[in-house]
Amino acid sequence: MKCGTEKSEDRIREAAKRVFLKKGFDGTTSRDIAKEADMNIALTNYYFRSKEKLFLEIFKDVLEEYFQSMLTILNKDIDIKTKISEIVDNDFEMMKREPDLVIFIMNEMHKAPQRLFPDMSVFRQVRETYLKKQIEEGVANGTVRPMLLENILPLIKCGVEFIFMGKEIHKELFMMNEEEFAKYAEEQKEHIKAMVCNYLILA
Amino acid sequence: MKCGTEKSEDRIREAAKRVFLKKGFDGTTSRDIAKEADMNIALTNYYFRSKEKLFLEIFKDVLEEYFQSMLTILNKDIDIKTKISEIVDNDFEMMKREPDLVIFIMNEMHKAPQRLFPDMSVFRQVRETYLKKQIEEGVANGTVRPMLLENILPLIKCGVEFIFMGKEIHKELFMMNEEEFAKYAEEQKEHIKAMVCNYLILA
DNA sequence: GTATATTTTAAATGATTGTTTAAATTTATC
DNA sequence: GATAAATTTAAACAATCATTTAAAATATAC
Repeated sequence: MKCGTEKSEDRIREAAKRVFLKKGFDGTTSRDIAKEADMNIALTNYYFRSKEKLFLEIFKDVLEEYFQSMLTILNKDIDIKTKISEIVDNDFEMMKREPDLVIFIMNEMHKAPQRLFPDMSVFRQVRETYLKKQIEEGVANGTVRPMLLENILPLIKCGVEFIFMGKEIHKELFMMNEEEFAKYAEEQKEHIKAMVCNYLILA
Repeated sequence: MKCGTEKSEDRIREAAKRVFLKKGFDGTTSRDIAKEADMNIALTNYYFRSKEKLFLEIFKDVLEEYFQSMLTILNKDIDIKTKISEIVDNDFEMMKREPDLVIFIMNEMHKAPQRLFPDMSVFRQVRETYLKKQIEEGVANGTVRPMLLENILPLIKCGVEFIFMGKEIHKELFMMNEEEFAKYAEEQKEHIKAMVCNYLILA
């Protein structure tokens, strides 16, 4: 009844995630997924009804993965400066671990935002984070520049994510090989921390 | 011999650019392009030999378009602070005028960097810009934080390009409609100018 | 104005797409 | 261990893909 079932379903899901992340929805064929999972082509539709349905499931997971670890940090009871540093570090590690994730999310949402459902509770969680309260208190007592969470968060995240999303361009543009880029990215990470803190914290 | 020729070829090129920018290489079919240009499907291959060749031509143009207006500013004889402001403004206008351009470039280079030729003279032009000299002089006399062009340029560009590339995510995440996002982006633009100048210029 | 070269067309090419079918196999239930 | 349910398989489906063909239409050359 359900012995190897979850295994097969999960194998397809994991294979599909790998392929979708690398090639995008349009660049991925059902046969690519079946081959990556080393399973029969018909099983994709047996378990997930269609390529589109499978993609939507995976996209939801990927979007949660993108926000989840950041959320934990945003809610930690540490000072803002440390928090910014941890967010940047976390972003950095994520981009190294999953280099396709952010460009994948942005590209798919850019091409077809309407199909990727708005019932994401993660979005609400990000809006109602403890960092928001910290910022509001900081602004009130004059230690933080008067800004909203939605202005601050992208400033923290854009630096690291931008250079990794555009990794190939930056490598080409500034004539770096793989290890030179790695060193460069580390430098850039520290600049971002310092720059954002400089701007945000009115000490 | 060559009456309506250039017209047809250019019509296809322009149509292809629109479709490729919107749907990406994988998401675009030869029929999409023919339909957009309102021409027979066979003409794409008659003028450009293949979808791939047509794409490569257009990608080269798009990459130049991305760097060209910035290059002009980088070489202007104005002080660094003004220059940063103009780069950010220029980026901002580009993202409004061509919202698909940057995410298109990054996504295509991310998926298949090797096929997109390294003979881009624009890259060299960016590396050898007048701003580089300005920075070196500023660093030497202590008015500019000790950094290289390759560290500074992404800091200037990431802010605006990031929020526009992730426009749909930001709209969803912070519950903004189109006009709220426009206002938000303007705010963000000014924050970026101030933040980068604050960090870079050691007055 | 005829001959030649170029451009455009409709139709077809074979390969690949997502998806379905129905039979074969494995697993669970009694 | 027989029966039923769930899973896996090979094969096929129609649709669409990029590309090619060869004829028709148009422009150019003399």
